[in-house]
Parts: sequence; C-alpha cells; structure tokens
Amino acid sequence: MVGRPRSEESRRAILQAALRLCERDGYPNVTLKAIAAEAGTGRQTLYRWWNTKADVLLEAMTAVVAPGLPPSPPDLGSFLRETFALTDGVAGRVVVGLMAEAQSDPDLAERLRTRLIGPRRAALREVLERDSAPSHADLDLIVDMIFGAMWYRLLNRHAPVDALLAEEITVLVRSLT
Amino acid sequence: MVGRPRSEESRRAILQAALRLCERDGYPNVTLKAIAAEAGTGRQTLYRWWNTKADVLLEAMTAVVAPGLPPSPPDLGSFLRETFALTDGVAGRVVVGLMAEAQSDPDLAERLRTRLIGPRRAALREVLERDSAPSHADLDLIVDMIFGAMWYRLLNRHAPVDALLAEEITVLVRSLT
DNA sequence: GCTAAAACGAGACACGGTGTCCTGTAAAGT
DNA sequence: ACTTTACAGGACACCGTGTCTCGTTTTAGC
Repeated sequence: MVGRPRSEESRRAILQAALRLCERDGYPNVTLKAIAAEAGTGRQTLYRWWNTKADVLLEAMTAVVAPGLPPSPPDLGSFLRETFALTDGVAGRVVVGLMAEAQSDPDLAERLRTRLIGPRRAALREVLERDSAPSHADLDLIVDMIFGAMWYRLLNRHAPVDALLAEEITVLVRSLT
Repeated sequence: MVGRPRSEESRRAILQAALRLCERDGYPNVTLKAIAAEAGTGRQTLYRWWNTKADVLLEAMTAVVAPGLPPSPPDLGSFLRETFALTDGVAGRVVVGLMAEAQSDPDLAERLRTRLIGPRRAALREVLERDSAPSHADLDLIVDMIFGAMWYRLLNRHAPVDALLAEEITVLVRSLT
C-alpha cells in the first residue's frame, strides 16, 4: 500500500455538492461536470471513485440521508408518517431520479434494490408483523401495495405523499385483521 | 390551406419503427436518429410532428397498442389479468420508459397522466364500483394501492406482474367487503 | 398548365454531456 | 531520495439533440 491516500475532504465535498445541486436544479439537470465544479475538484477524481451521477447520489443517500430514517418504530402509522415525510425534501427528488435512471441502467437497478429499496421493504414487513399483521394475507403483497401506492404517487404525481396518505393506509390495513 | 399534405405513410412508418426499435434495443437505447433511419425518413420530418422520442412513443402507445386493452370487463380479476398481461411485451417496456422519462420532463408527465394513466385509473375505479367495492373505503386509495403495486413491481423488478398478482390482489380486495 | 405553399429525404452544423487521456503537482510509504 | 498514487485542470473524441439549408415532390388556387 503506497502512494497518496484518498482525500476524504474531496469525497465529502463531492457528495455534498451533488446533494446541493440536486436541491437547486433537480436531479435530472445535475451533471458530473457541474458536481466537480461545485465541489472544486477535478473530474478525474470523480471518475476514479464513482462511475456515474447515480453512483454518487446513491452513496450520498445512504451516507448522508439514511440516518434520518426511523430505525423501526413500533406502530404502522408513525412508520409511514416518518417515511413519507422524508420524501418531501431532497431525498425524495433524488430517490425518484435514481429510480428513473435505474430503468436504463440494470447495474444501478440492482444496487438500488439491495441498498435502498430492499432494507425499507424489510423494515415495513417487520412493522407489519409486529403491529397490525393480518395473519391470513401475504405480507409481501401488503408491502407491495403500501410502498407501491407511495411510489406510484411520487412518480405519477397525481396526489401527495403525506401524513393523510399514511393515516388512510393505516386504517385500511387495520381493517384487514 | 395550401401545400403538400402530411404523409400518412411516413407517420405510420415512424410509429412502427419506434416500436420495433424499442422491442429490439429497449426504450432507453432508442434515439430519434435511429427511428428516422429505421423508418427511412428525414429527421426534419420527425421533428416537424413530434418534439421528442417520448412524444413519438406516447402516440404509438395510444394509437397502436391501446386497442388491445379491455374496454371494461365486469369483474376485477379479469380486468387485472388482462391489464397485467399487456405489461409483458413491448407495451410494458415502453410505458416504463415513458414514466422514467417523465421524471425529467414535466410536459410529458402531464400528457402521460391525462392520456394513459388517468383513463386506466378511471377504468379500474369503475370496475371496483361495479364489482367488489367496499363502500366504506376510499376508492381512490384502493386504486392507488392496486396500480401502485403494479408500477412498483414494473419499476423495481423485485417480482413479476402476472396472473398470480392479479389473483392475490383480487382476493385481498374482496376481503375488504 | 402555372404558381405559391408546404412537406419530403438527406445531410451539415453548433451545442452540451460523457468518458478518456495528459500534464504538472502534492502527499504518502520504503 | 525514490516510487507510487491521488490531486486539480484542461484537452480530446464521441454521440445524441435540435436547428438549418438544400433540392425535390405534392397539393390547392388561379
């Protein structure tokens, strides 16, 4: 192991610049050129550690934003409220952008599933088992329909993903008993 | 009204070429250049009538594929089976591509909602009212959760959108009475 | 028929983002 | 000191986009 070590400062500057640009210009309008310029770093440095814009923002999401998620609240209502609340800010815009880009990048799709979507699915399933699980229904199907409604609204934008949706879903799921 | 009329032959050639290329290369890899070349038409002709690749394929979807959809079957099960079956071929790939692209094109998003998503939502709602509607639950929420599960699986690809899903959803919705 | 108007196929062009390569410099281990 | 690797900065070819021009073809109106 020889040579100059990786600059942790540059790494952080790049991740923060990426998030800042996503907030200002929207995920689709962010370019690697702009990220490098905003971070005050060379483009080669960026390409050395990441392959694409999606790569950078996937790491930014797991590293910077993920801690803001509830570990595993006891009841379905608060779990959904807290999850939906996060979709309001930059995190929502970035995650939607990543999902869109994953449709033309199977590699990104795989990492998105295992690093972001999968864990969230597991967390919701756990809450359902503990809190208000109808024993006779397939839990994975319930998970699909709950997070499905969330993603459907995030992508199609016909209705907001807010506390009211969390409440309505909670009531509906409880009525399944 | 003077001048040479629009060539209906070129129009059809372009729409069919677009679908053919989507099937062969996948929606994200299709370019306007390639569509024009495949259709044997000039690029200016393409830009005269459409603005983007998404524009072309949105028209191709409504004109060529939409007739394959069930008008409005009486029961939820067959409605979902027929709808889900369509997502298997080119139509599925194109619609997913359009939804992804709509995330960076608000104009496309609007047309996608009014021309494709909206009508399907209305049709499902109608089936629910007629067939197996739980009177106490918000129908729009049920629609969100059913089509949400479909879109969630189409985009995240963690499970197939097939007849089994249609069956499971039907059973679950009926249990809401 | 003749003319004006609009569409046609074909191709040139500038623009912008991507990804690679190069240069000179800085920071680590040996 | 010497080697190795990362760094900032910039040059470069590549490709898709969208606009423009060219010469040709097809229509309506006179």
